[in-house]
Amino acid sequence: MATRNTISDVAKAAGVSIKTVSRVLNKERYVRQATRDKVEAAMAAMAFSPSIAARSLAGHRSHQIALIYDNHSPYYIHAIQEGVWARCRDEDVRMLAQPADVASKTIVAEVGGLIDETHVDGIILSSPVTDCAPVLAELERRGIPFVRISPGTNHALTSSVYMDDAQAADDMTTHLINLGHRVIGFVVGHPNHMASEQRLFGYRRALDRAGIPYEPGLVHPGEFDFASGVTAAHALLSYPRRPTAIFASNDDMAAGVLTVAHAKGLRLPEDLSVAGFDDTPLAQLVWPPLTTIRQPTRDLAYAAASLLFEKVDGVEHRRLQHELVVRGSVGRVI
Amino acid sequence: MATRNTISDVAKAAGVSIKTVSRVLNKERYVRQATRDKVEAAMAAMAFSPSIAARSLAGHRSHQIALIYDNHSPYYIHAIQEGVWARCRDEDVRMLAQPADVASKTIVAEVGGLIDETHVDGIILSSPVTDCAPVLAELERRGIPFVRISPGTNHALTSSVYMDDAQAADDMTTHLINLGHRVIGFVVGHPNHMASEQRLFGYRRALDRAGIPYEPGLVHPGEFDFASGVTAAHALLSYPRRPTAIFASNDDMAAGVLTVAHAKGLRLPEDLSVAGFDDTPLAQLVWPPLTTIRQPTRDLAYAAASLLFEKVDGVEHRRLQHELVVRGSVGRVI
DNA sequence: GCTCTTTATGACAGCGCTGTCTGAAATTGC
DNA sequence: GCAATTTCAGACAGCGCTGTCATAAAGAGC
Repeated sequence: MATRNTISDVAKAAGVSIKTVSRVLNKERYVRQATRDKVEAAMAAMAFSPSIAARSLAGHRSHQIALIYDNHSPYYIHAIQEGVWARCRDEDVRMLAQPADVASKTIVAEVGGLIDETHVDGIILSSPVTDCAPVLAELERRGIPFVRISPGTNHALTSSVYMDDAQAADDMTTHLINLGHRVIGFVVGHPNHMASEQRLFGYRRALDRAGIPYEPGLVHPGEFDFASGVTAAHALLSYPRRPTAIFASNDDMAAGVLTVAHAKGLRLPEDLSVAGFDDTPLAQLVWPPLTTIRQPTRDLAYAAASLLFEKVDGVEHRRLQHELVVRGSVGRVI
Repeated sequence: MATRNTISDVAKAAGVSIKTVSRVLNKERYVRQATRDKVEAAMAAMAFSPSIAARSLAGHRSHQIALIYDNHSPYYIHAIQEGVWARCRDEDVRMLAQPADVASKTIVAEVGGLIDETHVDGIILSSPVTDCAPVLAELERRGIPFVRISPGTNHALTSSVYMDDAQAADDMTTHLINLGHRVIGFVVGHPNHMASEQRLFGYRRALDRAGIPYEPGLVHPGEFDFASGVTAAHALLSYPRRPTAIFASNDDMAAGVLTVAHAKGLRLPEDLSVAGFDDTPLAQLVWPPLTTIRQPTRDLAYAAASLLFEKVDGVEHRRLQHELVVRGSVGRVI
């Protein structure tokens, strides 16, 4: 195993000092183009990659950021990782994907440990860590820049990216109403996620606007997973005023509703319309494919990383657009 | 922003030298228990976490490993990340999750860059990177320890964990045969993955043993994704000798088959049995829930990390057991 | 009691970079 | 044409640890 190449090797090969190599590496000023080219050629020739360890130690940047999440939807996490990753790639920064558990008492220590160990330059928080007050406090105490993806709470001091969950749920509910539905069941999301409330709020707002009275019996709690969709569907479908449509706060729960409907021998969407939320790949893997809200998850993550890198002094809250995706699971009331 | 705590702060607080703190940190010998306790108390009191950067630079360990994958199934990646992560946690080692593209010409440079930049102590490869010869060659050239998860090719020099894909496919095919199926369609997996061949091989072996002639028209290529399942289902269901069962090499493709069957108005499993492979969460999110092969993905990943840490001089190939999971998508031939 | 090992701790260099400072060369102003 | 400025490049310290070596104290053997 050959010893690693260092900037002094590059410097020797290019006939310059190590500091000049460092300047090229960090795209600093005051390097003539010819010198820069020479150095870059030397680096390419020996396939040189600078040690992050040495850079973090010597400088005030580590060229690494962390993405912290605690979300049990693989599709969601995958999209988030993908988006942050793509932006990091552009910036030549490494992304550390870090699962966490908001319910754990040690989460603050873990986040602190992560920062101390890795020297990350910034952090991206995904829901529900976005609303974990102790973590936010710790990050602020340390003065480390961070951006939140789809936070539920407002927070004037740091940037965030988000979509309008309430408006999206309103759009979907309105869509159902426009198709003639008047008895619309709703499956709420996980209580840890602020988006759950927002979506419920949008559902109620659309009902209100249409003059349809809100009926608590048509609203059932859920936890964003398939099983809770199943439970909710059983409850809602045996409710005296049986809904003609069920709007689940995410696709996994909608899939659960679908399964119960199939098991009960209901024809879809003739006997029951089912709407989802998120437009994860799952939406197109079930039958009938889900009418749902496309949440721009990957783009949210990409934008979050952009905000972190732009690191404008000002705080920015960037809203991305959702989209109503019409597929086969929702039909007109007969 | 307070400056970070260092081992000299800990040393000062505990009244020992920095080297002794280092010894405690690395669980080295030759530290009296009383001294060790004192140092650990001091570390806990100031919430000290050692800098990975400094440790990597000074020592010959970085306390980090990388997981390299190029797999487009979020469920699979999620399970793999989870398993490796869990093992790393036990070991106080960080996991760097690194997507890659086996089709890219720069993959070797990227892996090399990863190693040079991060100083990772070892690498875990997931399929299909496991069978990317240039990457394997580069890793060997550098002498960096690595373990492969479900490799398709044998490789005497490095450890791996795997399941018996052929036997699993054989088991499923036999299960179908036992239920009376004689015309069994098969959807092959992505050609990049060696497991695809193995599964096809198992299908053929079971057919052979049962004395059912192999019929190429019943075998359709796929790519491990939903869309290719749809395509394959259309082809197979319009084949003159229409299959009574379709065995797809993974759950995503099986979901595609299910969708086509629903669209054609077939009753499941009365008119058509559908079998999947992997037992991803998706298997239970579709209707009817898939009879499939449980692949112990998370455990494979966990075991891979274990092998890496045990780093016995000898090479070990650890096989984990699959399991036939019977659900509703497969029925007896009527 | 003396050497010989084993155990326990510390001093110090140095890993591969970046930040600061210093100085030389190139460019400008008048 | 000469000082004043701007541009470019190098010397060197030091980031926070670990490895090596030196040294001291405690036990073992005769």
